[in-house]
Amino acid sequence: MDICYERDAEMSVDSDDDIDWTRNFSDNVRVQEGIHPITATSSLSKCRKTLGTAPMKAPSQRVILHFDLDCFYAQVEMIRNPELRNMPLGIQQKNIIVTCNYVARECGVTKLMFVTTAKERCPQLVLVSGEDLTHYREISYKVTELLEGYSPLVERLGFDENFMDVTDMVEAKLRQEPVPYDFTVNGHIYNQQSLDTRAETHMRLAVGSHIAAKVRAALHTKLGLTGCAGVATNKLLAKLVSGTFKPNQQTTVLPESTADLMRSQDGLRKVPGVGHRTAQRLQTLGLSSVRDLQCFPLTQLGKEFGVSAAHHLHNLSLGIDDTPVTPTGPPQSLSDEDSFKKISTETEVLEKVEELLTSLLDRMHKDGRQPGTIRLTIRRFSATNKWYSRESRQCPIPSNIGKKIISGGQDAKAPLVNITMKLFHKMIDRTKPFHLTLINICFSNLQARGADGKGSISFFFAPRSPRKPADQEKSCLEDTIDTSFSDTSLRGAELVRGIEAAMAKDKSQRVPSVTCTLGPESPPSPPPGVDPSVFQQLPRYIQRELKSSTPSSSSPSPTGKNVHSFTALGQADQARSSLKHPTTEKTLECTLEDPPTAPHWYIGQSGSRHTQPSSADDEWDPCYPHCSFQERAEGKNHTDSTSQIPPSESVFPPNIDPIVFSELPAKLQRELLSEWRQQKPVSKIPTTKMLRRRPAKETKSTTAKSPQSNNLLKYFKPC
DNA sequence: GTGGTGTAG
DNA sequence: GGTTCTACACCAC
Repeated sequence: MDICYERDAEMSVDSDDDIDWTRNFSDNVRVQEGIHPITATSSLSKCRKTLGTAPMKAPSQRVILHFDLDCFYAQVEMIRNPELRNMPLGIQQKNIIVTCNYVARECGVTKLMFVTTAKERCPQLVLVSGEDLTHYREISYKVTELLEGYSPLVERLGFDENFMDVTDMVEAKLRQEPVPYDFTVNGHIYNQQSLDTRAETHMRLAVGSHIAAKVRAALHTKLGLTGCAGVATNKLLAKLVSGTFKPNQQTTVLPESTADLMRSQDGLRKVPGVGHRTAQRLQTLGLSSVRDLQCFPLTQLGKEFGVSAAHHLHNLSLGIDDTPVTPTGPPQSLSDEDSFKKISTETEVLEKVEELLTSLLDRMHKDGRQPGTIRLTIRRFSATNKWYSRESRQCPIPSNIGKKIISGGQDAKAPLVNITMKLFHKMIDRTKPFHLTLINICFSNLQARGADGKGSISFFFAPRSPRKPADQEKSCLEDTIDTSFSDTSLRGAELVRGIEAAMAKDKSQRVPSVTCTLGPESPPSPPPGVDPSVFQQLPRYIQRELKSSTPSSSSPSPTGKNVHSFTALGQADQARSSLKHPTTEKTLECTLEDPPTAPHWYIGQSGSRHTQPSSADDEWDPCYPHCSFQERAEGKNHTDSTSQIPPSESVFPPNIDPIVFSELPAKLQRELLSEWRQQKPVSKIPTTKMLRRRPAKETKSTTAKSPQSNNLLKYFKPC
């Protein structure tokens, strides 16, 4: 048996069924490991002492979790073939072991070890090829989606790590039980530091640790995966602390241990954000440890890196990280690559390009979005200076080819091979010898589109959207340009993104209120006319939304009893709340608990729906500032709202309000559904794609809040 | 938008 | 000499 699972049995992870948030936390702990009772300490004085000369910062009130799956690729392979659990297993890509299970690690195999070395150390090592990432990618997104069932603020970091901001969940819990008479941290506390009852941050982190345990338990029961978690007040600390105890354990770092955690890092390279290059540059300044960097004069650091980067680095060394957890959404690019010893003929390049495009087109078709750009990257080996260099060339994909890509099949392959080879010739002079060691093809600028062109949502808006000159869409291959398609319409996905960006902006200006349900809850039954199998696959809060949106369901809460509402509205929200729609006002509910018998607590945004847009909302979409959605919609077509989409067809992304959706014209509903279906199974929150490109300051303000308000109609308004 | 670079797992 | 296969951010242009 894999050691991951053996350790799992020892851990104090609460199962899905045995956390009762209405009782004190110690009742939920079954194993003593890592459970620290309250002791009275002076947190402030200890903090000052621990941090030494480091400038004191007000401790962040955020609660951030970091999840890191144990030897992810190996776990996936062991799930696919359980016999591998007892064997030393290595995942091989070319001549490298990219990861291995813990049985192999006990034999001395490590990550990124050469296969030859690994075989020497562990002759019985079983190797599985991990060059095809399909399965890992699929499971990876399932993990992220599972996490998104708890909080919308989930940020992916590679295939096997996720950040999660659970601040709102923690606050909901503390509103429910403001002063737990007893509380503990689930799992380890970094440095074995004691909890302080008087320190609010301790209390928040303790609650966060129970959420982390809950999520890890769900990962195990639902996906069969184990992993570590870190609990801290920011992403940097959460990530650094999560690996303190491996595998399959979790650690919480309290603010007073920040300096210790940072200084315990084995070199600056261990600090996230300090890569190989930066570490080299720091080394030239004589800085090799975190402590070196902490003590180095900021002005001198600024001379090497510039003021902004110097501040950033200095903050990192102190464990300060204000970056928000930014929901990742679907990938912004899809790429496929292969490395090799040597490719030096055009025929070989052509074969490799065809091979890469074949798999990439398949992925692109499954993704459903249409790529607007193709990029070819090569790694060239220069014999003269014995150095590898990466180069790339990219160009737009003509619309007719793009449409072929999403329509499936391999029709697009030939013209794309043609384009790719043109890009290749931009970099490589075929009259001279060349030596390539890598080829990468990347589709980017991905645009979701309606199921068909004529019925696309762009139908509503085409006459009013700004026209794009045909020559802006020229490709490097003039003969493949599709001039018959004028790309002037507002694409459906852009509409959705625009709406969601506007939602995010609106939400960022709102103070959430919290509703806590204290009693046990049964899983909602599907509303009349809804396919139970489809209904059961929906996230619980969407199930509730669907239930509550049907006329037969009039209960204000899932249970209809034991509901305690906490209205924490700010003035702006109070003002908005007076504008609420009298009959449809609701609180969007997000639950931590999954089992039917468990108690629930919900995080919602009372007052966020059916309100009149504020003046600030009028600037909602930087991409389409000239015209509102309503103007476009009304100007083109307002189909009757009586023929609605049957509920059984309504599979909404988690950030779409079913009630609002139901109020849209049927045609618009179908368009949106078509868009969302095309984006499955990677159903994330496209909102952030736009936000992430903004300056960090804006990003923080627009993404820090929970994207749970989904009133589409309010964004259909005049300019 | 393009191309190079750096960072991450 | 770096090592694989992605994916993303940032910056100069």
